[in-house]
Amino acid sequence: MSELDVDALVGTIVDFNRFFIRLPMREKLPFTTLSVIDTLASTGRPMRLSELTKTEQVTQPRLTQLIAQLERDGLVAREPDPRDRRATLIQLTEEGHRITRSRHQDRVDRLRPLVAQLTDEQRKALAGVLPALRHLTELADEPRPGTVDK
Amino acid sequence: MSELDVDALVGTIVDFNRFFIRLPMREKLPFTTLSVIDTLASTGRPMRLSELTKTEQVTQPRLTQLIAQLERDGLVAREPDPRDRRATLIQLTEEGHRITRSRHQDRVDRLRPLVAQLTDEQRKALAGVLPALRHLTELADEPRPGTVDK
DNA sequence: CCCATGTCAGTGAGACTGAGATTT
DNA sequence: CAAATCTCAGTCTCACTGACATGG
Repeated sequence: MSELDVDALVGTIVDFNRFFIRLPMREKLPFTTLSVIDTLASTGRPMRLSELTKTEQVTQPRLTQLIAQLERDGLVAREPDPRDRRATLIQLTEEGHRITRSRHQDRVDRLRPLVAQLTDEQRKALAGVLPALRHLTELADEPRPGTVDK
Repeated sequence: MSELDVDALVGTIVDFNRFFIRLPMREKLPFTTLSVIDTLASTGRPMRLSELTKTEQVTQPRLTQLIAQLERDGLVAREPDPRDRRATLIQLTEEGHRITRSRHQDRVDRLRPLVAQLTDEQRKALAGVLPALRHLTELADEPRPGTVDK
């Protein structure tokens, strides 16, 4: 794997993200809030509070009040888990989904004119890298075998 | 530019970033603090507080106390601007640079084993996309002509 | 005198730790 | 009874708005 300089890759991605992260200007919400919404949107299914605790880098009590807030604002809905009455299941409402879509669209709208200024070759390179990025994301999500955590 | 689906590009990058952003576990500091350090590191020159206000998405008073804190912790140094005695110039100390390097290295160390599991073709695609990403970053940094802000 | 640069004071929102309630 | 799931109370830090000092 001598053909890829991971060091340069990380540097380039970090620089790129400095602006990419700040792209969406609509639907401005605190970082953690957005992260929770994003997680719920990306799994696409109802999740327990405790499950969210693993991905969101926040304590359980904080998540409790965060979710309470989101519920008050109508972005998520909660219902007791029928299988385990200790737990509650949390899922995005239509309004929650709308925010996700709106932010996505905002990114697309702002990125498109920049992409238009690239060379054909560079656009082709971007199109060609998507499978690699998806694969990396998969690899990161499933903890690699041989690592028993906890 | 029919060969690139910007919609898919954004979606893939967002998913990828969900894990990439959380990669570094060492040197855990609040988001804004890291952003300031990152900005100082990436420009590489002393900057005014007011200059930082433009990139960091935080108010001026907040930056004042943030910088005061960073100075107290020895991550940045401040000296009066000789050309304008209202302003102070802020730059990273050696310790500040060390944190930047440490976080970078942490990302590299965690990404490398994942990259090793990709196919040769995918690694080649990653290597080949770097120029495009750098170009995009440049385009975003220099506000496009025709846009007069303020 | 006006504008730019930065700080101070007071308040509200974000996040944590430690303890408690309830169900498994 | 022990462990898991969630909530409550108190505290600390993060961040904002509005007013202020000072130099260009």
